Amino acid sequence: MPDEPAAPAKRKRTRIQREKEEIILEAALEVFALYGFRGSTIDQVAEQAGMSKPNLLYYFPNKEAIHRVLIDRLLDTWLDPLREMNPQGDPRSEIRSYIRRKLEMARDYPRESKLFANEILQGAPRIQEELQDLRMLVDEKVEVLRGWMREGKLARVDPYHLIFSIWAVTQHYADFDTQVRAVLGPRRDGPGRFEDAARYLDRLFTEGLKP
Amino acid sequence: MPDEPAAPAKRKRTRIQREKEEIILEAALEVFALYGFRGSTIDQVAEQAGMSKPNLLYYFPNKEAIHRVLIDRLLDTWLDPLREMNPQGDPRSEIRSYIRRKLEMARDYPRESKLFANEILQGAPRIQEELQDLRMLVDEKVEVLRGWMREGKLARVDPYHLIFSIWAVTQHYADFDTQVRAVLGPRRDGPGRFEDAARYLDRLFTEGLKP
DNA sequence: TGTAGTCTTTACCAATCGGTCAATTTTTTA
DNA sequence: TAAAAAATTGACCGATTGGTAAAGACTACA
Repeated sequence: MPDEPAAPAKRKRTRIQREKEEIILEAALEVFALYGFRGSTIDQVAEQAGMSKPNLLYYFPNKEAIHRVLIDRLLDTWLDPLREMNPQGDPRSEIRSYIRRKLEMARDYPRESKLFANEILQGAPRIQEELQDLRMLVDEKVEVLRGWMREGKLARVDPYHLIFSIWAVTQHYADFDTQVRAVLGPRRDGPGRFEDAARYLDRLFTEGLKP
Repeated sequence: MPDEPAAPAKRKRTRIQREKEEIILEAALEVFALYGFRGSTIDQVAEQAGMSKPNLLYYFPNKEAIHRVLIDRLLDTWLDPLREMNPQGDPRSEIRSYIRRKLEMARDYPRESKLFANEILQGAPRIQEELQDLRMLVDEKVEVLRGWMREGKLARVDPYHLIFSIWAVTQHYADFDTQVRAVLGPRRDGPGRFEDAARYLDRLFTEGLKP
């Protein structure tokens, strides 16, 4: 009796529902990435999605539910590059691949990166739980890094801060994109900046982490 | 005749004006850093400042004026560490000092860092002009770095991305503070994380930038 | 101490916010 | 094709937004 009329979440979804939900999520990603949760309005998302506000609220019960789905999807794929780091591989080559993958994500999914950045900047009020999963994954990979260091295959550095630095330098190109492009200027700016970044970071981490 | 009653900006400021303006700016920094410009409300700032909204608006004409002053002050001091990089000094030691100073700013002025991050994330709509100043300063320092590379005192890497990486790894500890602390966990977290970071980054950049 | 100028507050405004409702239109299905 | 279900809309709600008007309270100084 209670959950029949308003939100078509439990019932089997129709074609239109699937399509419109994707359109809404796509629009919401655009808006939330730019203004954060509090700074964004349902009206903005609705206009971006090309539909009326009540129509949008026919598919999602409220603003937070949209944000929730975006965050969940994001975290699902966001951590894949780290999960893929292979304990059996060559340490510095694994780290190099990790950096490359993270850089590709910054290039291909900048809005997802900004969405995450906005959430963390605001104290991560809606993803406390997910941060615990993240912590467990990092702890696991920190042990891998420590193993490599013990085997003498990697410089003995703080593994946590090693991971932080990789996150920082890669996500920077998505989150601070505006600044990067302003500094590079119209002459130097262009798609090639990601390749330049990859080349530089390769060198920095390969040389910087030699045992 | 026109600017007498509302905003006491042009006249010589009284003691109370100076004091209250500082209280307001301090409160606004707290709020804006957390929610960004659009996500923050005058009421929030007023409550944080311990005064009524109309009282706050007696000192500043509107929300944007407060933000403007904060941004101007911030940028003034934010770039000092880069300005201090001395062309006559030893390259890798100068870079090391630059990283240390930036890390100290992330530790001591995290709200300023977040305020800036919020502004850039949202496409820097209110600081286009200042980004041009930043660009000039970076261009100048890029020439210094290139000189060092030509002298064989520094690895030949892309100087722009070198600077980006330093910004990224240092500001990360202010902007993504929530994530850093969540990952480190209550056991490892503490004031010492900045020293650990400094040690790690020292090593990474010193070794990574050897000619 | 009086008063001019400064400061603060209450009450209020129009616009926008997140969200609901009822009625209508479109699509699916029997 | 007709009825049932799903989708869409305009009108609307109370709360909150940025900001104002005007009157009262406080301060500095003659």
